[in-house]
Amino acid sequence: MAGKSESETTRLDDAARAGWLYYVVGDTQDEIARKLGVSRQSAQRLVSLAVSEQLIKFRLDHPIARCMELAQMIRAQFDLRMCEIVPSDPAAPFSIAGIAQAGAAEMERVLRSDESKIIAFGTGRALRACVEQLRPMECPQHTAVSLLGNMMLDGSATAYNVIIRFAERINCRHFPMPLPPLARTAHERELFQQQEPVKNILEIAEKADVTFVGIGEIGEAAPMLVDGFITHDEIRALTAAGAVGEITSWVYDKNGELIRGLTNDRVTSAPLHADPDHLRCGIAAGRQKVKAIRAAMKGRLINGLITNEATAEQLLK
Amino acid sequence: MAGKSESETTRLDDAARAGWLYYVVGDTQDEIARKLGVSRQSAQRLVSLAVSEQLIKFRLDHPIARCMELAQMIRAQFDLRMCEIVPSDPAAPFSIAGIAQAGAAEMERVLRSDESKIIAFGTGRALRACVEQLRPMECPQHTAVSLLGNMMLDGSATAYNVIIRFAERINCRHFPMPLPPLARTAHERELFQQQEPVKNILEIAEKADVTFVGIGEIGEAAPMLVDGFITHDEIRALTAAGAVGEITSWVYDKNGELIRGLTNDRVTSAPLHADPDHLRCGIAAGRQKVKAIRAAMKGRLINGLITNEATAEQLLK
DNA sequence: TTGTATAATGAGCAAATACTCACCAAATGC
DNA sequence: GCATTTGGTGAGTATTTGCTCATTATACAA
Repeated sequence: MAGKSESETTRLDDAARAGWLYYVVGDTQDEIARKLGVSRQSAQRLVSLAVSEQLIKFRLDHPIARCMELAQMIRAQFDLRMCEIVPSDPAAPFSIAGIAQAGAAEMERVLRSDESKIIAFGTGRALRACVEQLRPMECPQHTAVSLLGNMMLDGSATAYNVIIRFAERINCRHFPMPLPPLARTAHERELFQQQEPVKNILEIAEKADVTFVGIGEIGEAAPMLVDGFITHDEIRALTAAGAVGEITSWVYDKNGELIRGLTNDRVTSAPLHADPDHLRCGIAAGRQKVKAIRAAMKGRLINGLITNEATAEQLLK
Repeated sequence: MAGKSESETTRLDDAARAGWLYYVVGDTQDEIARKLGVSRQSAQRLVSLAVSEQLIKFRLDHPIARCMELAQMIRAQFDLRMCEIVPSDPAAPFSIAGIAQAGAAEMERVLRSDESKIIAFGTGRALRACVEQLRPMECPQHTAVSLLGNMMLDGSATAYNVIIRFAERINCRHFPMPLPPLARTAHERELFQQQEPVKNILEIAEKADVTFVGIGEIGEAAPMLVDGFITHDEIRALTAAGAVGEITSWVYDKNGELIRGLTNDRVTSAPLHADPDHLRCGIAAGRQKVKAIRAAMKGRLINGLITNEATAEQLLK
């Protein structure tokens, strides 16, 4: 096992080297092969490994006119603090490709501050992808806190572990929340929230300087349903009550107002604010999320947005 | 003017889009051409424009990133054929840990050649550690030759027997030098060097395709002193004469020029060259060796270097 | 308008890259 | 200890990319 991990790391080292030579230096794979003393095919494999293992990251650093324009319009219409639009792939206009790089760039902007910041996180696929794109940096001055529990009801950890990965990357103090996002009953929620550590975490979350959240739609493909936190029946009840979206498990209607009762009675996540002084950045894209995103902006549940071109076009309709 | 800048920006926009599709999405240039409605050649031009205009940034996200950067800088500054930097252990930044693996990898790169090569060796702790890391391989096509004697003055063998161990590992013809590295007098050196076998070995060393040497500092902890080849008085005389380092017992000053007289009059080792066509790779690390390494590069006594991150940082200061 | 300079284009080809397959070696499991 | 799986390798080949060159479009001055 030591041997395996040893050979594994040197292989990744070589891949990193190859990736560096290929993309940064601009060598051909033949040259890389010679420099590394391997066959050309192996050099090719190393380069492609560097890409597939994300040892090499690509980032677009150019304001594309159409995207800027859309961002400007959305920022004005929904009175946002920030709005970032990434180009869409014409073949798959609603895919979340590219969002991750933009999200990471925004996070790095915050992290670069020397002042100590409290950064709060929701969860979800998009957010996780952003964190994967972060460049490792030493930021012990900051604190990361989770807005919602990362446990399944059986105590196992959830799939999209955003906060721990984030803290690992930047090496900061972090507070994951050791709860399921939904309690079984309103009463159980009270019990959870009376635990000292949980109270402490919620207090920290309250003071967050910046918040990054994913946005979930409500429907047959809702993340909450897919991840097994709620049932089909509950989705139907929520839909009937006018629910269109969800942020950190708090379900809201088309005006961004929280649904009263139903699953919201059991949500253990930190409360949502509409505090205009701090950035609450939603990160989401997709045709089926348009309503949820628009509602979140209307209700000022978020005051910042990172999405893509195609989603942005829909939001303005 | 406005028109020009207008068309210019849309061209760069397209380039950004193309670069994004190519690197982030992973499309082929044919697909990009279709999506953007241009010819394949134009798509290619847009992608290459995105790279040359730095619209797309590449970043290596791996612990060795810093090492590659340092290697690049050292290679440029000292005009080296190769430079390999291994990560430092933050707990012991100047330890030679890791150097051995890198050195072995470099040696294996040479050994993998099918052509018959003559490989020359100095001696020392770092070099010995490298050889220990070599994986056994059958390389009867190569020849190993020692650049300096491996005898104590009393005829016993020295501690760091690099060449025999090397030859054992790869099973090749080898020529250790049955002499002490320093004769007692200049006259004795002449006598040694007139011996037929010694002459032969020196001739082979002269033709070496690749050379690996350790680098010794001059001072109270100098390897030559510790190993008992020279005295404290001689070290003091050398230091007074400006000596900062030593390669295969040849002592040189801060510009990498050999010290005239003193111990150099009695050195039996093969002469040092500054031949740019063959790799002469120095393998060394440590705070106390920084001056010696830098001088060796300045004087082109070596044109390749394997060291570690912390030492590399110092070399650039 | 016309000539001229500049830049963009597409075709064709050479080079570089990616993929598949058959094979081998080390690790894993029975 | 032996079969099996896994992961890596080189050869061969298909695909993709980059380059050159002749041609065409565009801008601008006379």
